Amino acid sequence: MGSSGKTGAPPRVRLTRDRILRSAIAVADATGIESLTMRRLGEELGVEAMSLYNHVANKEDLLYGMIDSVFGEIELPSHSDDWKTALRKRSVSFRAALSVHPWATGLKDSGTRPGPATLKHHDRVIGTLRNGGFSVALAAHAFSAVDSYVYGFAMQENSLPFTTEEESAAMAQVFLANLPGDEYPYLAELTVQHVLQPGYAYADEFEFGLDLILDALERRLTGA
Amino acid sequence: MGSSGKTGAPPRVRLTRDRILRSAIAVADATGIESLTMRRLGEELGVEAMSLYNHVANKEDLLYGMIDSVFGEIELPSHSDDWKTALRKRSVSFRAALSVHPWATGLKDSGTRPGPATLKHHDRVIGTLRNGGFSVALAAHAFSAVDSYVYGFAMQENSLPFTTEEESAAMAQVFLANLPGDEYPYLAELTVQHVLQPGYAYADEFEFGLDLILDALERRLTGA
DNA sequence: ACCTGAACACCGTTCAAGT
DNA sequence: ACCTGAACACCGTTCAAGT
Repeated sequence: MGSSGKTGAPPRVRLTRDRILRSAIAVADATGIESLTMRRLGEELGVEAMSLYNHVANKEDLLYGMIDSVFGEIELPSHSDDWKTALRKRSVSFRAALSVHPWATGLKDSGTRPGPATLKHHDRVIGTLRNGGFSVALAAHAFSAVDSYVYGFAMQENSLPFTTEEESAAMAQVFLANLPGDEYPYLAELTVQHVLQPGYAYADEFEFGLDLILDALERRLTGA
Repeated sequence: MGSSGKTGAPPRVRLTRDRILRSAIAVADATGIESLTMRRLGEELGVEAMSLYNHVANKEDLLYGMIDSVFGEIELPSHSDDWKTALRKRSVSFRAALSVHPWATGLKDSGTRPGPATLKHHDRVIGTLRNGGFSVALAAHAFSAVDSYVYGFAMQENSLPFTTEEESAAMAQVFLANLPGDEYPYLAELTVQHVLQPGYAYADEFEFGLDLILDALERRLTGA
């Protein structure tokens, strides 16, 4: 339904802001945000770079749109779960989104110009806390604490130069070999006894910290 | 002591990696990382951009050096404090450093090629935990949790488009005025009842989350 | 050994011109 | 209304040439 038109014409698809955003995200995911240039994006869409400016104010605007789109992918806290379960699920989903779109972590623009998906996301998170019995102030504290953690974890995870367990082990071996062990004894110990253990993956550290914070928030809430 | 030399010669100071790093940090602090170009940095040092390459492999290498320099500014955990006090102090200092050098937060290179100051910092943090009674695994969990939080908080803080309380209030007013309040009721509530209250500063949220995490770690440690 | 000038292959963006 | 070609003012970096 509803595509192309006149016979014989090349199957030129109409350029839209949405198509541009989708394409930009695909490029950034696949080859990194630093390789996302207006010329490259135009190429990807079969169009000159300058045409993009008919749908996007400038590159900054493009990046804002991409970030808001990532927020749209995050699972909203469910109304049927209690606050802790709901917040846990959306935090896991949040981190997963930042893991698929690593470039979204470093872009500091998130706060300055939140898009509709970002606003909806934030509203739902705060609402979940308020309905869970959090005061306005405690909800603000909790929101800040949890999201700082998720953001920071994703950033640290994305800054690691490996993804698979094998790569991780290989890198840790190299790291250890180049490390003056007598100068950094605790770092060496942790690398050998923790990082180099079979089955280690930095990603697994995520849930420890998340549950640490959620449990602590519950204690603050119930005033134990 | 020890400067210039031959009379009549212009007071050309010798270019060194250290002088380059210091100058680069000053530029990035003052006008943002995006305005730090090799040409601009050369200008700052009274030298052509190409001369920099005699002391720095490339721009990436420059950024690595800058980040390691920031780590060097962070107060190391003190040996005479208990683990909690020591870690608290260095975390406050860590955040302060990231606040003075906002560009250091977004640079994902920190993990990939840690410099000597970064390694020393990490070693001392892990050592503090180990000597405080943390197992290797728990030390790793704690390290990840605390630093993710500090990083993420700094990132959120840096992404805010204001710094002073007045600016903050003004921005919040504008934000609120443009916000469809019936669509985002909880966000509106939090803005009015929390953010717009006199004396509010986002930076004050830092210690709530930090103490939340430190307290929770203590509970995990003593097995309560 | 260190610094420079010119050049290369890129950027984001503007603007007049096309359809 | 949308797309384009040429141009502008930038980038990081290489390389041969200077001292």
